[in-house]
Amino acid sequence: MTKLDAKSRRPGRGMERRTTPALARKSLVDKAYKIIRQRILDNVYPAGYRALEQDFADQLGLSRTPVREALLKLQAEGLVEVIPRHGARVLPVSPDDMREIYEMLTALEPMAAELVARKKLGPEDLQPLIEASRGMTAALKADNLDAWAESDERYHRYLIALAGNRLLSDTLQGLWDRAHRARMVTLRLRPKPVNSTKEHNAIVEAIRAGDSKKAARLYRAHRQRGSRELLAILEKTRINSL
Amino acid sequence: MTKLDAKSRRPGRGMERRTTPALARKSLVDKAYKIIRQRILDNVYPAGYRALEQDFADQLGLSRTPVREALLKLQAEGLVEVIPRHGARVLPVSPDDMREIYEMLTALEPMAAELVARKKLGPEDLQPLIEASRGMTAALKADNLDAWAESDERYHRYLIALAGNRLLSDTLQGLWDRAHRARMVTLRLRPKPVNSTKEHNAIVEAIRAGDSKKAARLYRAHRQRGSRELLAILEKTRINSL
DNA sequence: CTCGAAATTAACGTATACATTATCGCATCC
DNA sequence: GGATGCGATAATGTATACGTTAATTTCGAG
Repeated sequence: MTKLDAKSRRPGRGMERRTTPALARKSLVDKAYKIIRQRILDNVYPAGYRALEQDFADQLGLSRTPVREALLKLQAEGLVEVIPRHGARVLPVSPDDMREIYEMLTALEPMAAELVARKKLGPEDLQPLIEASRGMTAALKADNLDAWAESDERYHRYLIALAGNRLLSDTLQGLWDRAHRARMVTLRLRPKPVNSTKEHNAIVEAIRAGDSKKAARLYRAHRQRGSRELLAILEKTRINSL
Repeated sequence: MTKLDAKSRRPGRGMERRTTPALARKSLVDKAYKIIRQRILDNVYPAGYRALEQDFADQLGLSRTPVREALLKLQAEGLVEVIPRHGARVLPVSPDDMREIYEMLTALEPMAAELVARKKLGPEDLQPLIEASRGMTAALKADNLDAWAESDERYHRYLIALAGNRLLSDTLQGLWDRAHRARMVTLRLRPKPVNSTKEHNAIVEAIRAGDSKKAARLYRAHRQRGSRELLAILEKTRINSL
């Protein structure tokens, strides 16, 4: 008989970025995927940027095949749109898209917080979360918005990783990626994230106390407030695509 | 060199297709995708089924290229796993996978119900939902489990379509697909879905009344009960892969 | 007979070739 | 002047070719 491979789970989508950024490339598809994705997130390819498969291939020094597969993957993640005979286009994020994304986040992140709280983790597991939280407070005090955003992302990534649900955390990471540019832009268009920082602290506290209902409730309120704020800014500034 | 052009809408010609028309598609990738996906859902390719890219290509009378792309898409959706040099394998759904999926559903479906209720839709929009609900009641009375499951699926598809959030409904549909086989198997291993049917009715009622909080609460309770039941059955019957 | 290294095989990842088809320029027609 | 149909062009979708490398088999040593 054969070995019924019991635990041969391969990473689905999303979690591969944890390793060394540029070195651990084993497939050209992956190389193309990572580079293009990073360029989108860094706004090197801004929203609306459009290029043909061949153009991307030339830029990366590859043939069309791996580039094409990478673009399809990015399309599945909602970062680009492949339009036959018009190339691939970096998808702008409209206010309506942001609404949809934030509705998803409003449902999923409280669930993540709830699951983490329910696990009654010890301080050693919660340490990174606490540190990220402190990082936000420190960055706020130092008036360093970029550092604040960085800590915010770190906080978020730790939290969803602790939920013990790979599907959930991959989904959430994808949503964050899509909203990344919008967050960066609005970061300086809104009041200093004092409330946000406080709320993060309160959520960590609820998690540490193992109060899953409270953690979920706080997170939901947090996300809803953030959502309202963001959408209001997009509305006010008449930004209709990011 | 490509430019960032702003001209993506063309007057006069065919309109944008946001959705994939059911059948009139001529891409071989799409053909491969649909056929393979359907065979997985119908258990023609049961969990664990494994075949090489070339095998699928031969079965469908295509070359490897479109088949490969289709398999990658199915992998992104979590239906198959592509293992280099071992072909693509229909992913079994473990109890742990079901837990992850149901945790997602528990977060997302109440949100969908809440959004629908908030829209205060008129009877004409809610009609399909009401009919699906009646279909469940009727099927239950006729002791026809397959018809019941069909109405159940219809109910959910309508509900998520009404939420006005494409991202949410696509995500939910993907989750339902992944859990499809497990639902079919456990359908006959559990008590008749009397409670489930009642709960669906109550949810429609809350939606009709425009009580979004209640709709969300009822749905969450509904999903949690269903989840507990399903997982208990998987545990009890020692089913560890579907 | 068992183990392990080298040779062999085969599947994949990538590149390239080819056929199809939408698009765009351009000449024509009103 | 503006619309319209036609053909050249270009980009894609698909097929095929090819090199790499993991899996498997072979074969010899202990």
